[in-house]
Amino acid sequence: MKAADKAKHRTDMISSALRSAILERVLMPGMKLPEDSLGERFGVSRTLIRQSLERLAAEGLVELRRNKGAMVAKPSLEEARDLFELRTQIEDLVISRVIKNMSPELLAELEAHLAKEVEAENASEPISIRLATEFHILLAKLAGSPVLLRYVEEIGYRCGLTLSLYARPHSTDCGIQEHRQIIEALSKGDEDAARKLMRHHLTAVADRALFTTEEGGPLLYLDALEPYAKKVRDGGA
Amino acid sequence: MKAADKAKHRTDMISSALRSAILERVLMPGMKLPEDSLGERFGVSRTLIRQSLERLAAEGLVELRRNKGAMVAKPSLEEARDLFELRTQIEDLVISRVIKNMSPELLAELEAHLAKEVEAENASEPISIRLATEFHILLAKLAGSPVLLRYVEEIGYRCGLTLSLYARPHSTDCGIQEHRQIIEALSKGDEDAARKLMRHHLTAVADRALFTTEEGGPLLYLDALEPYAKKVRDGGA
DNA sequence: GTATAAAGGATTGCATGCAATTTCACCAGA
DNA sequence: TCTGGTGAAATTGCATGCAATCCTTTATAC
Repeated sequence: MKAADKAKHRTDMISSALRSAILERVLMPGMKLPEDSLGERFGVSRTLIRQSLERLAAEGLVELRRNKGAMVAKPSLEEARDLFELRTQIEDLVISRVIKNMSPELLAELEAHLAKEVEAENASEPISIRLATEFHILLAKLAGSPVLLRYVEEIGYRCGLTLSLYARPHSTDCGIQEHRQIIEALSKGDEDAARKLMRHHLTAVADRALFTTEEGGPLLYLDALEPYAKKVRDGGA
Repeated sequence: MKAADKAKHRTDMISSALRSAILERVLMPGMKLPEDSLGERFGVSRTLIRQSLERLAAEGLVELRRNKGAMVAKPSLEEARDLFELRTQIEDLVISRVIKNMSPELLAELEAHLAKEVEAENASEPISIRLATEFHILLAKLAGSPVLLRYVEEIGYRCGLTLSLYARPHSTDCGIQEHRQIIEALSKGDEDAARKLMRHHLTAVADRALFTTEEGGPLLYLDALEPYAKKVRDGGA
């Protein structure tokens, strides 16, 4: 058997592409996601699209209503609050585990990511939202618990989606600075400080997001998906 | 539109049936789960079976290896430890939320469940494992956070599966007594006590499960599934 | 002009078919 | 007997087709 059994497959690629598109606000909350059109764009049949949608639905990024098809999830403010509260508590667990595992290699990984964030600081806003989310996910990876990682991923993605609904622009600007401080506390092994910083960081993000920018109805601009779909069709990641 | 839009559908029923079968040790870890045979038994096509298996795989109860089909998951001891550790921490969150929401109605629900556990005390062991798991899930329901509920469900199920692999018989006997104490502490609003009891309860369960009863190879006794499949075919829950 | 009804189109739910991959059994050769 | 390889059977991966459901538009009645 070939060494690379970890070959990601089409369903994974499609899920990832859709997830990125959602988190980068290319697909806005409420947008319909018809199986046919998506399949056509990605160059696969409805079967695979359906699988991907189901996966995203399990993550809470997509809502799946029986006989009515899928749409990008539109979390209510209440759900959003619940999510952010849970997030602070879950990430507490991450912090204490990362501190236990701390090592120079881990530190290097964290700083490398921070560098990416800095680099993209002036890129488009959606991309920096995604990178900010991925900082938290990287942290969770370093915690060494696969299940915990999954939960942080899910919550992080959903919070990202929520931000795209309720947050005003520039909500992530100071995020980078806060990330830097967290890394510093971690490197010193100061669990309390890291925890406090993380709490502060998350509540800050949440609080910045408390305006209801009521949006338009469910639209269907799948055209914006094209670059994401192309990558998949060409076999990219 | 009919009032009951909550009509559970076949995929849900099949997933539930398989989940119960796994938790009740009817399907043992390592057993193969071929789509065809399952479809035949449940009276549906591979499509729905596949969906169900994928769902269970997302929950960690089933392992899905590419081109090689599904089998009941066989968590390693290491994963098991991780799971139990996470569980205590997650259930801490549940406790503090339940305390906030405490009310006579909630208390009644908890005691009703406890009564069921007592009643089934002398029933078959797998069923009491399932009931014990469901106690924790009920608690999580009362915590009022859908996401937290999902996590407790998943972790609970997976721990149940783990117990079926590593635990020796009678590992749940004193569980009921401990559940009773937890309810008591909750009713008094004593968060610390409840938390300690829960911790103690969970670590006790985990510690009882530290023997490696190495198992046989992957077998295929799908016949034992028959009663579960029949329920689904007849439209039961 | 509003409201209700019916028809047509669009979209999902599920089963089935075919190609690709894996598994197993069997057999040759050392 | 053990190793290695070859072919057939079993099983999954994916696409497609048909029926059922839902949505929209048009037509009809009041």
